[in-house]
Amino acid sequence: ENRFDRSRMAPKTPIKNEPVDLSKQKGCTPERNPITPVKLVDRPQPDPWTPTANLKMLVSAASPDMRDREKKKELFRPIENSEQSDTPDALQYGMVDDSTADEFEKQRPSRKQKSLGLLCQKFLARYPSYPLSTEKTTISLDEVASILGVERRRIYDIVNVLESLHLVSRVAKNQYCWHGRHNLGQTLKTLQEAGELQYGELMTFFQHKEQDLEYKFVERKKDSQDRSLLDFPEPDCTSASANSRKDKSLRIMSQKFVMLFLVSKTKIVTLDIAAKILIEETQETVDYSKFKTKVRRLYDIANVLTSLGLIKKVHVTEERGRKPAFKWIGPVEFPSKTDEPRGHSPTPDPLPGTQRGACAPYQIYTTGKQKFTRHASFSSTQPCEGARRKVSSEPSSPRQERQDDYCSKMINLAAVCRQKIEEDTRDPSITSPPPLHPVLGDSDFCVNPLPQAVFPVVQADVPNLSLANGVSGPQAPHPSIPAASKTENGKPTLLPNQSFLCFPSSSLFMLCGSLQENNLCETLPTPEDMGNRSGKAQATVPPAACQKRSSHKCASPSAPVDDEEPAAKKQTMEQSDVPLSLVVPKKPYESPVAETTPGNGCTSAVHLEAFHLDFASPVAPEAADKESTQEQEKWFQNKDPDEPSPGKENISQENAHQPFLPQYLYVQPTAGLSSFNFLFPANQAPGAVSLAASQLPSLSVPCVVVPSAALASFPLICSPTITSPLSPVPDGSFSAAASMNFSMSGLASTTPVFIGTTAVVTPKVSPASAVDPQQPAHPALHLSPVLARACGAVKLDSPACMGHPVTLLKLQQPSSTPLTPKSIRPARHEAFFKTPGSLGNPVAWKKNEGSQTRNASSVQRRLEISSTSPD
DNA sequence: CGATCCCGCCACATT
DNA sequence: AATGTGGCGGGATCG
Repeated sequence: ENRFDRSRMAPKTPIKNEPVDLSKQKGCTPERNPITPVKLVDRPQPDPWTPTANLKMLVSAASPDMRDREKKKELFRPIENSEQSDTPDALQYGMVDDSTADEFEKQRPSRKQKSLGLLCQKFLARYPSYPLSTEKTTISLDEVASILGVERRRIYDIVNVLESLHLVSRVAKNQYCWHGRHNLGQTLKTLQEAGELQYGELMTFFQHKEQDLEYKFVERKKDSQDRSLLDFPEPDCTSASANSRKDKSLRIMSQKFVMLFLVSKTKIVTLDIAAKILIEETQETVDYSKFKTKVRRLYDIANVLTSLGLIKKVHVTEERGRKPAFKWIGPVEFPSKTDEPRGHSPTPDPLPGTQRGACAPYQIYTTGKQKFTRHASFSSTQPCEGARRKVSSEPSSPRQERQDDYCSKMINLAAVCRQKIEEDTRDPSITSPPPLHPVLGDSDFCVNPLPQAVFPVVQADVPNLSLANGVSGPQAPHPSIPAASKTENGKPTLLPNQSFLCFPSSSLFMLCGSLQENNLCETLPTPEDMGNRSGKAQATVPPAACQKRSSHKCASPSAPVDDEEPAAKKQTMEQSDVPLSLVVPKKPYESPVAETTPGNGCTSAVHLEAFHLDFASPVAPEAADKESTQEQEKWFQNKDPDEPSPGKENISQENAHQPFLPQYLYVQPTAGLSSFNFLFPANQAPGAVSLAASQLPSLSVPCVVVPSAALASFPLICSPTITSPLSPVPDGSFSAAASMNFSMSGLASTTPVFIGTTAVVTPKVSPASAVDPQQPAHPALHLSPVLARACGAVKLDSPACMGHPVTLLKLQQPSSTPLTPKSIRPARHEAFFKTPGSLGNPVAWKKNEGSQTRNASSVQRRLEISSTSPD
C-alpha cells in the first residue's frame, strides 16, 4: 500500500503521497497485476531493503497510520519490488529532505493532490475524449486504480459519475467500457428533458439564489424515491441488467445533479439547493446529517464533473453570505447553443452536430422519451406519478402521498425561492447570471433557431390547428396535444367556443374561452408589440386566430407575462422568440360556458392525456414580502397536504359564482426546448378541453400556463376554477386543492405545473388601465422584477428565473382575495400565488376565503378590461 | 470556523 | 465465503 511514498513525505498524514506521481513516471508499472487484491499497491515498493525503505520504515514508524497500513499489507513484498526503479530516488530524496521532497510535485502532496478531481483528470487523460467509434476501450478498474495509485474505491466514485453520463459503461466485473464523449450531448439532452420534467419548476424558483432553508425540509416523502435515472440504452451497452442493484445513488445523484444545471436558467446550482432537491427520498425528517451527507456526495460528483469540464465552482453570494455553487460550463446542447462564452471547459462541446441540429424543441421530446429507459423502479415512480396524479380521480391513492411530498417539496422550494428571488441578488461574484434581460437576451437558452420566422406562419396555421382538435395546434410538438381534442362528453372539442391562438414561435397557444364580447383579439405575438405593449398587441393580432372563434378579444398586452419575455428578449435578441400572449376573455360567450360550467362554474376541463396536474403547489411568487414567505414556508411545512386549502374552497365557490372566467393561455416563448406551454381558458366548460381523454385523470384546468421550455420550466398555473367536472376533487383531498400534477404525457417538457388555485397573480390592478396600462413593456414576469410587479404579474423570477417568468396569473378567481400571506395560514396557500406586488399590496392578499368577493381578481380584471372592459 | 472532501469501514451484491 | 460495489460519515485539511 502505501508505497513508501508517503513515507517520504511528511511523517504524518499529510502526504500520502501520491502514488500517482510515481505511477506516471513509471508509466504504470505493469507488474502488478491488475488484480484486485491489492489495494494500493501498485507499484512495488522500492526495495524494502533499500535505504529508502528503511527510511520509510522509520517514517512509518513515526506515523502510526502508516505503520498500520503497512502492516496490513505486509510490509514488503519482495516480490514485486522489482520495480525499484520506479520508486526512485525521488522518493528517497524526498524522504530525506522530507520537506521538499522530490523534484516533481511531490512536494506537498497535499490533500489537493489527492483530490478526486485531480484523480479524475488523470483518469480521463488516459482515454480519448472521442475515441474512434469502432474500438472500444475497456477499462480495468484494478488496473487503473493501481496505475493511478489509488484505491479502487476512488475509482468507483469516478466511474459512477462517468457512467451516469454515459461516458463509460460497465461491462463486467471490474470492467468498464470507455465511450468517450460522443454521446455526451445526447445524454445531456436527455437529462435536460428529464430534468425539466422533474425539476423544472423547482429550479425555476431556486435558480439563483435561494435562501437556504433550514435544513428542514418539509418534504415528506414517502414512498419510493423517484429516481429518475435514465438509463440510456446505449448502443452497445445497454445496461439492462445492470440496474438491478439498488440504485446506485451516486449515479442517480449525478444525473439529477446534472439535470438541475440543465434545467436551471442561470446554470448555477448551489450545493445546498441541490442537496435539498436531491434528498427526495424518504425522509421526512430532514436530518441535518442527511443533508450533510448529500452535500458530501455532491462534492464528489462535482469534482468529477469539474474534471470533465462541465461545471466549475463559483460562489453565490447572497445576503446571508456566500454559498458554494457550481456553474455549468458545458454545452448547453440541444438548442444548438453551446455554451457560454466562457468556455472554460477544456472540453469541446461534444455535441454532435446532428443532434443539435435536430433539436428542434419539440422533437426533443419525442426522442427524449424514447430514450429514456427507466428502471423498473423508476418507472413506477416519477414519471408515472406525474401521470398518475390524476387529480381528481383518486383521492387517496397511495400516490397521493407522493404528491404530497412532491407538493410539499415544491412548496418548500418555492418558499425558498421566493426568498431568494426577492431580490435578485446577484452576486457580482457570480459570473454568470445575468439578470433578466441580459440573460434573456442571451441566446443562451433561447433558441433561436426556431422561431421567428415561424411565427407568422403559425398563425396561419393556427386556425387549423386550433380548434379542430382542440388543442392540437401544433401538434407536432406535443404528442399529447393532439389527443386532446376530445372530450369526454363527446364534445368534440376543446373549447367550442374558444378560440385559440398559437404562437408558433414559441409554441404557444392561446385559448380563449368564451369571450364575451365579441371580440377577442388574439393577440399576438409579436414580441415587439408586446414589448411595447401597450398598445396592445391587439392590433397585431393575427387574423387567423381570430378566425377561429368569432369573437375574441385580445388581451394580450395585459398579460404581463407575455410581455416580459418577449420584450426582453426582443430587445436583446430578437430572434428569440418569445411570444407571449394572453388573452383574456371575459365572459363566456356563449352558452358553452354557461352550459358547461354549470355547477362548477367553470371549469374547463382539460384532459390531457398525459397531463396531470398538480395543484398544489403554489408557487410562490415572490411575494413582496419575504416575511411572508417564510411564514408560508412554514406553513407549508406544517400544513397538510390534505388540508383543504382555503384557496381551493374559494375557488370553487368563486367559480360557482362566476361563470365566466378568464381564459388564457400562455405559451412559452422559448422556442426551444422544451416545452410547450399552454394556457387554457379558464372558463371552459368542463370538459371542454380534453386532451386525450384517456382514462387518465383528466384535469380540468381553467387556465394553465406553462412555461416554456427553454428553460425552464415553469410551473403552470391554473386557475382556480379547477374543478373539473371530471374529477371532482374533493376538497379534502389535498390534491385537489393542493396540487395537481400535470404532467405531460411523457414528455412534455415542462412538466411541472403549478396550479394555483387561487392563484393569483394579479397584477396590480389598475383598473382603469387594465391591461397594460402603464407599462407595457414590462414584462411582467420575469424581466424586471419591478416591472413585473408593476404589472401585477407575479414573477417568480429571480434573477435566476429570469428567464422565465413565472407568473401566475390568477385567473379566475375573482375574488382574489387578497390574502395576506402572513396573516393567515389558510391564506397562505394562496399567498403563494399571489404576488403581493401584483396586487398592489401584498397585504391585500388576504385570504378571503369565502369572503372573497367575486370580484374578479385584478388580473382578471385586467384582462377583462382589456378585452371587454367590463370594468 | 465553515467549506471541502479524503479515507476507508462496512453492508450489500455478485460470483 | 470471497470478492466486487458503493453508501456513508468521521474527521482531517483547506481557505
